[in-house]
Amino acid sequence: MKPVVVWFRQDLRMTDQRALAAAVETGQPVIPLYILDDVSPSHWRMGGASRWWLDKSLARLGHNLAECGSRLILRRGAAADVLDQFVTETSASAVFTQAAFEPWASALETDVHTRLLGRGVELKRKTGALLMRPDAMRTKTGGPFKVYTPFWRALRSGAPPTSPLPAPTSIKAPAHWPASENRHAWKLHPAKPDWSKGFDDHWSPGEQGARARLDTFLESALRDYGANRNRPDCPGTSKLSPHLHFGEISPAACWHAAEAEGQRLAAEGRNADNGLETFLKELVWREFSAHLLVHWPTLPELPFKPEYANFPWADDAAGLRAWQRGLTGYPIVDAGMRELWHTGWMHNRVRMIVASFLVKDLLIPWQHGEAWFWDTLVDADLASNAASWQWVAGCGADAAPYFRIFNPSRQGATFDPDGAYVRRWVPELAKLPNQHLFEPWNAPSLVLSASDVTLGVSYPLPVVDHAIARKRALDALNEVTKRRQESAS
DNA sequence: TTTTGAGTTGTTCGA
DNA sequence: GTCGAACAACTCAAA
Repeated sequence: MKPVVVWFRQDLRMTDQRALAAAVETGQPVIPLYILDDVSPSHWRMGGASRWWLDKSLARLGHNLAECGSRLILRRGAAADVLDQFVTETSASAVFTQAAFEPWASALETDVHTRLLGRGVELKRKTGALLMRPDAMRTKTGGPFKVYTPFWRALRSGAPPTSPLPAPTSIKAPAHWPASENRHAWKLHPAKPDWSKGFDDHWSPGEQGARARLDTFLESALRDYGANRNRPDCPGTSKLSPHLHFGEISPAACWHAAEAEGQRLAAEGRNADNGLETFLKELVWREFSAHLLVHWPTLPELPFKPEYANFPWADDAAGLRAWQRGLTGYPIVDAGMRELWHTGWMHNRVRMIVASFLVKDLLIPWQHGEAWFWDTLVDADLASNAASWQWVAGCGADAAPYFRIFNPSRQGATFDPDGAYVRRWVPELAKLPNQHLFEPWNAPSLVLSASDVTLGVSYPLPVVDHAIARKRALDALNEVTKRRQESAS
């Protein structure tokens, strides 16, 4: 009997995996395949932190498949070529995959579909990476959404996401297993320097780790999610983003589990509606970003609002470097950038603060921040990353108003009130009292010396004066407004 | 077709 | 110290 291939991509799970389920359902032998594609043109090559995650996640998936009597075959190369050759090699009669929605991924699917069809083999695309097909969401006039809230309302008032499928209990093996490459030979870990050393302490990539994370979050943090998710000093967020990005858990599974926990809490008389709705909204932000990227494929490269095309950005290599290394002299910014470097992740509130600082205080193009996040985040996601950077920069869909410029000192004091977050990631300031922790340059010299801080030596002086930088940014943004008005009239 | 209400995440200033 | 208003106008989505 001819086998079928399951082409795994950003769906590295067994539960609620519709491509795998459909393949098992054929009754034919199933060959699971993952292709590392670093050669196909015009797609964003996976970043360093993501590759670290991928390595662990593939190991876990291979292990889970083995428990069902199956294997994960690894190949490398241009995905369309590899698949073409693989189908011939295995005499497969069909290829199943879960649809992806990045522009390059959709184009690749079309290419693969055409080429396989030439051999009489069908590519069967299943859904499941998102709650809804991003191209299926339409306003009542038939267009794509450009504002989040109507998108959320439309999704929330529609049918709930389909219930998750169980994992298959056994998977029919082929008579002969095709050869697999060795994962270790792919060298997915960063080298020179290996900055992934600390990642192991923070993450458990793979399906089991994802489910454990979800359960822990629902149990301990769902109820107060609305307020606590803004506190980088508390474990108030779900930290599911990398698991979701790699498809180790489906958004539908998260949605249904959260609703079930909400009902359970309500039955105990502990209302969790606020936390639940906020969490579901965050899942839907992920959908909204995918929706934008499907309809505006240049979102990762070009401003959504065209009048920003000639924004007077600064060419500031030294500023960019200080930002990347967490040496800007603004403690909350530096704490965030160092958390990112050490753990491959940054708290969402702090992402906004550091992004606002790069774009508005330093006037550095948002694409530089986007590129750095792409390389260093374990949850790097093309749609979310692009949409979020554009939102902060003011040039995105439903963008932040131009006058919304984060004050890093104020944000630090508000959302890290005890300074625990800053002290953890910027230990050279640990002895500073709270009142000076977010503005060390304003601390009296006696306080500084008593705290073993020498500004410009043990910790940098601020790279810019926020008050001046703020005025500069407002002026530049006013220019954009003026230009738009001129072109409109 | 026109109208209406509304829009994730903030800061500063002055009373 | 606290609080409300101002910071612009624009465009989207739906009635």
